[in-house]
Amino acid sequence: MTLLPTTYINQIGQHVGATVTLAGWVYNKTEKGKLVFIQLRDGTGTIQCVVFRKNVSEEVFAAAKSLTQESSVRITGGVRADERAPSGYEIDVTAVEPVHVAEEYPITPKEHGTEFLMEHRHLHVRSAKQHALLRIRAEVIAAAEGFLNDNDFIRYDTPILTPVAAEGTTNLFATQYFDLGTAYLAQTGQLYVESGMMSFGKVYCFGPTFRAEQSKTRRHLTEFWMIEPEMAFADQDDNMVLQENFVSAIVQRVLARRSADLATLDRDVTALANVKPPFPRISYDEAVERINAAAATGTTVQPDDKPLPAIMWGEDFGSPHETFLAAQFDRPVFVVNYPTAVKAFYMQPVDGRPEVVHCADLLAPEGYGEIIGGSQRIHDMQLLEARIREHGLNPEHYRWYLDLRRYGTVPHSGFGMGIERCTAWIAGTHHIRDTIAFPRQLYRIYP
RNA sequence: UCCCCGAUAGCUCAAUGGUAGAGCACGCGGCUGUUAACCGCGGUGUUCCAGGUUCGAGUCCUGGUCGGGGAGCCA
Repeated sequence: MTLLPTTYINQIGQHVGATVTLAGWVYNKTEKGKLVFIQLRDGTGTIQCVVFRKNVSEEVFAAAKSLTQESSVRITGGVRADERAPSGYEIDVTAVEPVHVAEEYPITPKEHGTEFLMEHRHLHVRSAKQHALLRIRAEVIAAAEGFLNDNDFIRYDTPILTPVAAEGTTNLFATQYFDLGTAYLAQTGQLYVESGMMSFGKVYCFGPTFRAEQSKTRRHLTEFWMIEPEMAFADQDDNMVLQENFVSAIVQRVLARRSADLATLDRDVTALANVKPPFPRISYDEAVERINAAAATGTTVQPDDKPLPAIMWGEDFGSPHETFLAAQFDRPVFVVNYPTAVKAFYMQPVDGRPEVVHCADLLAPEGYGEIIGGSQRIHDMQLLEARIREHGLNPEHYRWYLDLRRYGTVPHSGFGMGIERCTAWIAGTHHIRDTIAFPRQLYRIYP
């Protein structure tokens, strides 16, 4: 006994002339007199199933007619190639076994608003474009982990419940942890992953991270997934070489394996084909000069063509600045050596220029913003402890972190890549919320 | 937190301060090639909530709720 189908829709081309049993859901149905057309979806694809009244019993024909949108069903029939079918193949149905005739389905093939779709997100994920996006997301993750595993990185997972704010910058979600006081949901695994780096040399963590910022933009989620490699005996140049190889490998694997999904999304893949090492590198100093030169001539920035604001050296970039900078290159661009004052406490200062640190943000093209932030970490214990104090942080909270510098410290570097931003860029989707099954946003926690 | 915008049928949206509407979805009927099918027939509402102005409010005013877009922050 088995309930499994004899094949899946994405394999249907190998079964032309044979009889198969498929199991799936009714994506759409239309009746035309003595014909019923069923678009059947099984998760791997969609195929047209044709029920001819004359070829089946009255019971089978009635069963076919009874199916509503998203009803679950097992369908048996012969596979044939037919130019009139959307996928080129169709099933000449001989048997229909409804598993469940669905109630009236709220999401129709017509247009819907964002709020309605987000309220029905648990059903929305069945739709073709969401399906393609989530499959690309899965491929991005598989490619990222595959690249790191192939390069001898060990997955080293870090805690989500943490006793203090790791970087002491953003707002965190707090929860009560038994009798031990307040715990916080991790905003990054970086500090912990550094301990694994000292153990294994090359490690990465991958998991959800949480930011309690009241961000309301198409680039932000309060819960998002980040992959954070960390490498011993590596300076910031080594770090950037790793990043450009990493990102290029992800993009090229998605292009190779998910072209059908990219086509479903109408993604222009010509821009992605350029994503190969090396990526351009510009310094923060040069970026400021470029921004101010452009701002002086009244340059405007997509998407709303507002004027590019000028910037003072020492200020962090705003979103329009990043969009402007990224638009000048045909692949992601590193902006390196930001002012020390605007970056986290653990970043290694540049020799002879203590006002800037060894770090880089990787800006994706087409307005998708920063997809990677990375740096060389301070490996000297005295300097690190001084920085912790300068930032108003309690060194006692970082005792274990300082220990890493006490016992065999080495120069090391690492970065974090946001899975959703990377996926949004590669898939070319407007809003980051579509790249995760259940987006958590300022005004959304359901479903 | 700040700025802008919105809320009317299950959905997407109309409606000079004067009878609450359409398309889709859904139901029934028709059609042997539909691709968001088409044709005919069918019913539908706390106009987000609470006040106010007015002979009369979906429409104007005040406050609130919920949501969307952006800023800042960042992945």
